[in-house]
Amino acid sequence: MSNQERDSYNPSAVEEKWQRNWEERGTNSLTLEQLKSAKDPYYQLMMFPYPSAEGLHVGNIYAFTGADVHGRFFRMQGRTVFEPMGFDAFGIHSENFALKIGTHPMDLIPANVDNFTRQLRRIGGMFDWKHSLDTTDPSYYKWTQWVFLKLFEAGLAEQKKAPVNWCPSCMTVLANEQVITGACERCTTPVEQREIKQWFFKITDYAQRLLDNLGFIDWSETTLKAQSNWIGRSEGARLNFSVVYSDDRDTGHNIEVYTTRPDTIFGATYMVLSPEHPMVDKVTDDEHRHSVSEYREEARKSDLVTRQKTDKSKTGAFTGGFCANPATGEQIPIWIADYVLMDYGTGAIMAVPGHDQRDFEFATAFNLPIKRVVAGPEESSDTPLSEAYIGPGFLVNSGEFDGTDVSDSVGVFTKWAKSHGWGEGTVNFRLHDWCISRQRYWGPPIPIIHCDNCGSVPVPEEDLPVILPRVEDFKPDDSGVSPLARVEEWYQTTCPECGGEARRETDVSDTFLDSGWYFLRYPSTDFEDTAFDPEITRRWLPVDTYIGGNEHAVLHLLYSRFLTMVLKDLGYLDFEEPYDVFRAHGLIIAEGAKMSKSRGNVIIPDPIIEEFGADAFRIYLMFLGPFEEGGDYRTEGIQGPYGFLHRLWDTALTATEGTPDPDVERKVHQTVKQVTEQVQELGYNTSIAAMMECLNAIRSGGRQATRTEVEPLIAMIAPFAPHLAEELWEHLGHKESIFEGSNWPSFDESKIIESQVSVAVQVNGKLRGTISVPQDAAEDDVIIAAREEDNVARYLNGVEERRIVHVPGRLVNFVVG
RNA sequence: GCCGGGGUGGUGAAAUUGGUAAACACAGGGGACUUAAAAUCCCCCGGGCUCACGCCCUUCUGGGUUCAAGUCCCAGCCUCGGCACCA
Repeated sequence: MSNQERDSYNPSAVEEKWQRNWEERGTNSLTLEQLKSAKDPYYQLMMFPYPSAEGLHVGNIYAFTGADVHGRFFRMQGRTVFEPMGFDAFGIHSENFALKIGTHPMDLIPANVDNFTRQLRRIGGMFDWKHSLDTTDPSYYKWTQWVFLKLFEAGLAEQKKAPVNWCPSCMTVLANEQVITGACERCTTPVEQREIKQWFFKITDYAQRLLDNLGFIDWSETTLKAQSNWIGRSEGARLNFSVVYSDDRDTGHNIEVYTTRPDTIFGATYMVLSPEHPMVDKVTDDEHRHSVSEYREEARKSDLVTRQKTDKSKTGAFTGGFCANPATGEQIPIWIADYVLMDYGTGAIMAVPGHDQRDFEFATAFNLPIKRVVAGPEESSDTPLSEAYIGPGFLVNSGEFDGTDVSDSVGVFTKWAKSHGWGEGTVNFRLHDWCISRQRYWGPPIPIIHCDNCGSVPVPEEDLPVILPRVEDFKPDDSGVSPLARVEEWYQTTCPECGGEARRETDVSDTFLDSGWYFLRYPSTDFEDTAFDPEITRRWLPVDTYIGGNEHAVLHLLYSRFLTMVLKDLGYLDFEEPYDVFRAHGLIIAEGAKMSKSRGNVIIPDPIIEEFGADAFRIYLMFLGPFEEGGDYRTEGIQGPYGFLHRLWDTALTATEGTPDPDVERKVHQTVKQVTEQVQELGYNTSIAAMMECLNAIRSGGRQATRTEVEPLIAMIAPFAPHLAEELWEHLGHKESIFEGSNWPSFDESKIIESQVSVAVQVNGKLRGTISVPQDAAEDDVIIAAREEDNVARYLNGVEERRIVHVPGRLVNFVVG
């Protein structure tokens, strides 16, 4: 017999049958009525895919299956589960690919979506295809534009000329989040700086709240940590230094610095401005004007990759200007250097080379004075410094503050600065405003009309969507403006306010805006007149469980939190965190190595599904390792789960109506308990192992199963292997889908208890034997039995027993001496 | 450099949170069935010593706490992620 013929289990036939049944019966779709009235709604969300031309990859299937198992489990527990799926199809990725193969994205994307849909159906996810969405569909991006208008009206969207990250290869602006150590995350080209007018969302207004709420949302620890690092709150002080002439006269100019260590101000021996700092011209004297402008030019040209290299040696230029250290009254020189960044803090620092390593290196390179103001243990005010000292200690060379412990000196200095009017405590964030405009084609046009008389005017809501026109020449160029700016008949329009000639905004918005609110749309896709229906939104949101990759820990997840907060503040939502629970899944590697085309170890799902079926593939993926940690995919490994399904099939088909064996029944109850507890916590690999063990117990010694033994197992495997479970469930005489009604098995605690338990017996902590005793045996009896065990008795013979440790049901340890 | 996750058989991994290390699988070895192969079923499978009952060693390394440590504490090594001249 061949693999397929050894028994009657034929995965592809079973899977096709049930996929058709689900489709015809609408098993996986909620009606509008259900959405409006579901009593116990459960919103199971997974990060929607970008529909690439290559099709679904194993990583997608892994993530979706993990989420699907969770959703199906809750459904079998009686919840009304909504599990939608859609497509994140706008963006530079699609556009670049379309350019590469010479197809228009408006033709490419629908084909990719069709292919993805076919594959997604094939893996047997419980997706509600009646509530699917595609971000490139005007009926969707109409509301993306609406979200933009809401932020615009609230004053949270503004257009400003800003130095932006420009990728010369993709010829577009990148968000800070898309720049990885100075290079474009997509093509790794070094990013340049350009001054372009851009639309920004003021996410920094929400920085504190975005940080605070991390305290109560139930998210993967790693994701929370990544977000809080990204927001990057630091506490410090802004201090004002007055710019002075060399004869100490005040020039009337001030420069504010940001520092987290105001307590080291007595050690500030010079000041550094960022090369882009607006005060550079004012402080530079004639003698240094030439070298300063040369240095600034160099800094401007140098890309962010080289500029942000930490191991680069320090460069800079003296401006010829001075300012007064407000603590000491002494004159200190003002330098410019590219190690000070314009977009953090105030773009200017007081340099304390004695206690900041970067300043130390700079001072060493340019022979600037290094002054110790903190002495560590066993150090004094004049212990020489061979590097910056940042440890604990007390202040020295700091006038009246000498001797202050540095652990509480920051507050002291902040107060002191404030009382003298030259500084105050402040909080600074690393987070920047969200640049949402893209000078590209493949995105929703930003719904703004520029009018010479009225300025930037929002497109009236009734005129939405602003349709992205089909443009054959959509290739970006180096001009820095969108391809739409070449389409005069599109951008020429009239001002909605004055009716005069006006011009449409030709930038499109960032894809992260599309995905920033999509979870709100899914339950309301039946509605054309609103982005999300208030009643349905109240019932279904926030999302109960969201599952996705940690590569979106800061980008998508932070933006969607921000938009949710804004929509709440504007009265459209009554919650401000979109996802109650977020779990990041792990990554799949193949044969011990990261999957890559060059390694040739990329797993192509379709042939595997064809050979073994979606059910076996799903189980194997979930069996590889802990879902939140990922696993190593090995080609032969699928044999285990595949064989398991075959055995389960045979066992179910040959089951009798007899009474269950008590030992087997106990095992079944134990398994139900374990699987019930673990599946909701995403403990899939161990749940599957438990079910395998249970089936082994049922079949041990070649025995035939009874129906009551195998039926719970069929229900428990259903979230993992839904097709096979349906077929066997039907075989057992059930008329309805296993997913209709609450078919998750229950367990009886009293049937779990073993009558006899195995107890380890140790002597001095070493295992010397095991005994079997009644579960509820008295301690004395257990100890007597332990002592009588042959091997144990040998070790106890002739020695003094000092102590006996008894852990009921686990072990007895004789401590002898 | 800073912040997180992790290091357990040939391999993927378990371990009731301090209580019999290696469950469940893959690969490998042996056997049954078969003319034969495949499939299926049964047995073995961390290392060493022993005819055997058993004994010793073993969870990255080294210390410590404890009757008892893969699990807790200290020091170090390796690895994978994130952030990074962020003042």
